[in-house]
Amino acid sequence: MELGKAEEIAEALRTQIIQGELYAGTKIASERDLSKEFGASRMTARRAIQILEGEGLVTRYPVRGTFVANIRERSVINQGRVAAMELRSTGSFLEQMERLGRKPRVQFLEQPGLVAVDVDIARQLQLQPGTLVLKRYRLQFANNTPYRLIESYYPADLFEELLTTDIGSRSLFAWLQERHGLRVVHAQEELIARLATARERQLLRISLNAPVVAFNRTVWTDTNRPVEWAHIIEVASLYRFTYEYDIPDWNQESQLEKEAEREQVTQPVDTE
Amino acid sequence: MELGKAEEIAEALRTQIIQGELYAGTKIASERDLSKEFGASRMTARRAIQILEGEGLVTRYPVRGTFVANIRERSVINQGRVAAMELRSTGSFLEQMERLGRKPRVQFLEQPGLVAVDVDIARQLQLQPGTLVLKRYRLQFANNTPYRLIESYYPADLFEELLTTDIGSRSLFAWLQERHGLRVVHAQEELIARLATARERQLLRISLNAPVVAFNRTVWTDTNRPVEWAHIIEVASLYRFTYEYDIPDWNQESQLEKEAEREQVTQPVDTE
DNA sequence: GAGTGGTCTAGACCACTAT
DNA sequence: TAGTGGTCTAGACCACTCC
Repeated sequence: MELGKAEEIAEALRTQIIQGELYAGTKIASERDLSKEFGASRMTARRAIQILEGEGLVTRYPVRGTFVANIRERSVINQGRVAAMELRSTGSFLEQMERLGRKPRVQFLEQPGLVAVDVDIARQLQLQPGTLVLKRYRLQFANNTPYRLIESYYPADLFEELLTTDIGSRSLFAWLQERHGLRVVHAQEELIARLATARERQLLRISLNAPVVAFNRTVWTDTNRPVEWAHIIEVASLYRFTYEYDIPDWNQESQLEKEAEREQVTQPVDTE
Repeated sequence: MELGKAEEIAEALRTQIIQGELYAGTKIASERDLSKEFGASRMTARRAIQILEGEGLVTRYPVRGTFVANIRERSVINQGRVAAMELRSTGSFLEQMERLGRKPRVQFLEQPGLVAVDVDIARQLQLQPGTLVLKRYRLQFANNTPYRLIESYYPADLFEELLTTDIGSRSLFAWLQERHGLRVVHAQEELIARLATARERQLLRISLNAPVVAFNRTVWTDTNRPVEWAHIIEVASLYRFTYEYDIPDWNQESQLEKEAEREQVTQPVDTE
C-alpha cells in the first residue's frame, strides 16, 4: 500500500459504502473519530472524506455530520434520443486529435483477454454472470498527456477470435459486420461528472482536485443484442462538449420556462 | 471580504488570469512564495491553487510548478447535432422534479431587469456591446436543496415588456411566439465539468471539492436570431445524464475503434 | 543543493446546532 | 456544553528534477 494515509482511510470507507455496510443516509464517523481510529491527524481524516465527497459517495453537512449519499437519487437528465455523442467522438479519437495537431497514442493497461463477467456487466450485456467476455483496458494519450481511460467488454462468442486474429486498422464493429453479419445500430450512454478516484488519478496523471467525466456505454446490434459495454473516464479539464439541436414545437410541449418563477424574488446571499 | 484567506489568494490570481495578465502557459508563483506574499501558511496558499486547478484555470506539475491553463485548448467533443439535451430538461424542471416526488422552488437572486450587455454576451446574442438586455438570475431548488443556478439574457427590444407584463405560467418562448410571431427552433450548448467557484459554492451550498456541470446555451428563432443566452451551473453530484442514439453506418464512417491500438501493450502503473 | 508539488502532523479558533 | 464541519498555522519529510 503506497497510496498514503488519507487514501487508505478513504478506501476503507469506500469499500464499506460500495459493499453496502454503510448504506445511503448513514452518518459516518466524524473527522475527529476517524483520525483517532486510523492514527492520523484530523486534516488527513478530513482529506479522506473530501476524496469520497468528490467521488459523490458522501455528502457533508456542517454541524450535522457526513452522510452516505444515495447514488441512485441523482436526477436523470434527458431521457430522449440524441443523434451522437461520446461514441462519435470515440470513433474519431485519432482523427480528432490529429485534426487538432496532437499526436494520439494508445497504451493497453492489460493484455486484451477473456475474463468472466461480474454481475453488473453481465446484466448490461444480457449474459449469465461468469460467462467469458473479451476485456480491453486501455489509456489514450494525446501529445503524451493522458486523455481517456477505457475499460470495455465484448461477448466472447463473437469476439474471441480477435485474440488470435489481426484485424489491422479496421473498426471492431466493421469487422463484426463482415465476420458475423451483425450491424451496430444503437447505443445508450450515461454521463456523470465527479472527482477522480486514486487509481484514475494515477493513470490519468491528475491531482486530487481534478474532476473527470465518466461515461457508461452500451452498444446494440440490429438484432438487438448488446455487443459492447464500456466504462470511459475523461479528464474533465481537457474536454469541452458542444452540440446543437432543433427544438420541438413549444406550443405542444409548452413547458419550457413555464416554471412558476414569479413565486419569489429574494436578495442574493450576501457575500461582501 | 469574508471569504477566507485561501479564497482571497485564489481571487487575486483568478483576476490576473481572466484579465490576461497571467496568460496561458505562464508559470505562477510557487506555493511557498505565495504564502510569503500573502502572509499565509503554505497549506493555505496551496488550497488557493487547488481551487483554481479545480476550476480548470491552472495545471500543476510536481517539480516543475503550476502553470496557467489554456482554456481554449480543451478538446471539443461532438460537433454534431443532437436531438435535445439540457434544454429539454430545463423546460421540464418543474415536471421532472415533481415526477421524482421532489418539491421544486425557484428563487430570483436579482430582480429581473435591463442591463447593458458586456462584450462576450453581446457577441453571443449578436448585439452591440452596451445594448440593453433583460437579465434573469435565479436559483432552482428541489426539496429545498439547490440544484441549478441560471443566469440568462434576452434582447430587450423583444422581452422588455415582460417587466411590466405578467405572462402567468406560460413559457417565455410561447409568449414570444404569440406576441412577436417568433418561433424558437434551434439551440447550441456547451458543457464543461469543473469544480465550483466560491460564489457558486455559496449559492449552491456545496463544498470545496464538489464538481459542477456548467452549460452555456444560445437559443435561436426561425428568423435565425439569437433570443437567449444562458449560463447554467448544476451540482454534478445531483445529476446523471442518460441518452441514447442511433449509430450511423460504420462502413461509411468506418473510423470507430480503428485507433491503431495494437501499437503497444504495457503493464499498468504499479499500484501496490 | 535548491526548488517544486505531495503528503502529513498536532495543534488552533470559528460558526453553528442539538441537548 | 459538547460535537460538527470549515479554516488556518507553522512546521515536517518525501520524491523528483534542474543546475
